[in-house]
Parts: sequence; structure tokens; C-alpha cells
Amino acid sequence: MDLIKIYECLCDRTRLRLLNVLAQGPVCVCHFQAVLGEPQVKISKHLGYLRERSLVECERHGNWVVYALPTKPSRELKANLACLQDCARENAVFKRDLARLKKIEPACAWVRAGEPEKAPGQCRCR
Amino acid sequence: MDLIKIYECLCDRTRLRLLNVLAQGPVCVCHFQAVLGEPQVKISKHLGYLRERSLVECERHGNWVVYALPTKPSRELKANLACLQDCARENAVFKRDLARLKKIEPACAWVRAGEPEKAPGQCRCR
DNA sequence: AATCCGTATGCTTGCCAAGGAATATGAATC
DNA sequence: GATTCATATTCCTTGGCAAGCATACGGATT
Repeated sequence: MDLIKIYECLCDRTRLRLLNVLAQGPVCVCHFQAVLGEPQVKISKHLGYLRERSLVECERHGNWVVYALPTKPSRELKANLACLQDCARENAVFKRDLARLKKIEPACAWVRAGEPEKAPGQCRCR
Repeated sequence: MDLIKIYECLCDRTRLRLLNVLAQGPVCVCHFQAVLGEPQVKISKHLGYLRERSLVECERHGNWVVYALPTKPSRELKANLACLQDCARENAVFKRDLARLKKIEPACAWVRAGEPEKAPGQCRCR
């Protein structure tokens, strides 16, 4: 049952926040740290958890690792992510995260534009 | 976050099967045993788990205890149950359960009709 | 009151996940 | 080649849940 694997990923607060942010587009790990305000280990471990279970994909560009939702999600995953989006819309925590993401956006424009060669020497979003 | 409580309930195979069956209407514990083919303890414990977290409600009629989905589910719960239904549609295990439920239906018509006084002296569905 | 039936609860064992501290990796810069 | 930066992994402790066995409970029947 793939469904269970999905629900296991969804039953943690931190992972829900990660997925909610990812729904806006690809994001680099340091952005997650800035947006969620959680320690690096925590973020990295949960991303690893999601990665092992194919709920996210990642790509390395130099020092930076950019995470994104799967390009070809299963029917079940697509349905549940949509449902999550629906539920997140009215949630204070999720909305706050998205607000912080927006503030950071200028610093990570290169990610959104898919131009890793424009990445700055040092992270400027924290 | 109520959402997490919901997902915690959904990340177990047995509980998913219980909820899938309940989506068809109220069901008594002995029916679950017959439909899922799982031991009584297992069924009862998972129903208890769901009950504590308000994903199901129950009502006692003599020896029998009839379980049902909440009469007034939250927005989040409603959305996720609908999503589950959507995902379950094409799943072999879920479909098999519903087929077994249909076979048993005559023996538990009194539940569906809301007529506990017509319950038989002994359970006839196992 | 003794018994039977359907259902629930304690108890134990084993596993897995979360969190944090320290450390490792891989890539870039000096 | 040594250092710096972003990210990942390891080790450890703690807590919670699944499963099964035995037993308790509540209601009906005799």
C-alpha cells in the first residue's frame, strides 16, 4: 500500500510545513531553514525521510541542494498533496511560512529561475 | 494541528480498511471482524484509537457496538476522507473488503436500518 | 446467580521515529 | 592544500505505537 507510505510522511508537523513550502516551487535547503526557523539537522533529516519515500526529489548545484516535488507524482500523491493544499489554506502556521518565503524570494531567485550558475558565494537568506 | 492527528490515524493499513468500510455506512464490530478477517483484539484496538481521536463515533445496543463516521466531521476530515475514497477506488484490498461487506449485508440489515431491536441473539456474520 | 456472548482493557515485547550533539561529506575559495 | 560553507550522516536517548495473550467488562439468556 503506497498510500500508507504517503500518510506516514504527512503525519509530522515539520514535514507538512516542508511540503507546503515546496508546493510553491523548488526550494534550497538553506531557504527551508530560514522559512521554518528550525535547526539544520532537523530540516535535513526530514528532507531525507521524504526523499527515501519519493515524496520529494533533489538536485545538487555546488554547495546548494535544491528540493522539489516529484515531476511525475503518483495519482495518490497528487490527490493528497492537493488535499493538503486545500487544508493548509486556512492554517496560521502554513500561511506564516509562505509569508516568510515571500520575503526571502529575492535572495533565491536563481533557484526559481533554474539558474544555479547565478548562486551567490554565500547564503544570504538566513 | 488537527491535520496531523488525522494523518496519524491514516497511516496504518488496518485503520484505512476500517475507514473505507465505514464510508459505506455504520457497521458493528463483529462485521469488521468478518470483513477484514482480523482478530477481535486488533479490530477493537484500532477502533479505540480512531475513537479517541474523534475519527469515528460509536453507540452501544445491547451486546453490539455500532461504529460510524462522525456526523459532523471537520473540514479537514471531510476532505481527507473524500481523498481516501478516491484513492481506495482502485485498490485491490479495499475492493475485496467492500465485496465481503456486501455478502454480509443481509445479516446486518438491522444496523443499516437503525433498528437495534431486531438484532439477532447471536452474531451470524462470522 | 451462573453462563454465554460481544467487546474492551492491561500487560509485555519489539520496532521505528523524533530530537539533539557531534562529526562527516562534498564542493568552492583562498 | 587548508579553510570555509552548505548539507548529510552517525550515535544516542526517549517516546509511542503494533501485535498478541490473557483477562475484564456489560448486557442478555437460561
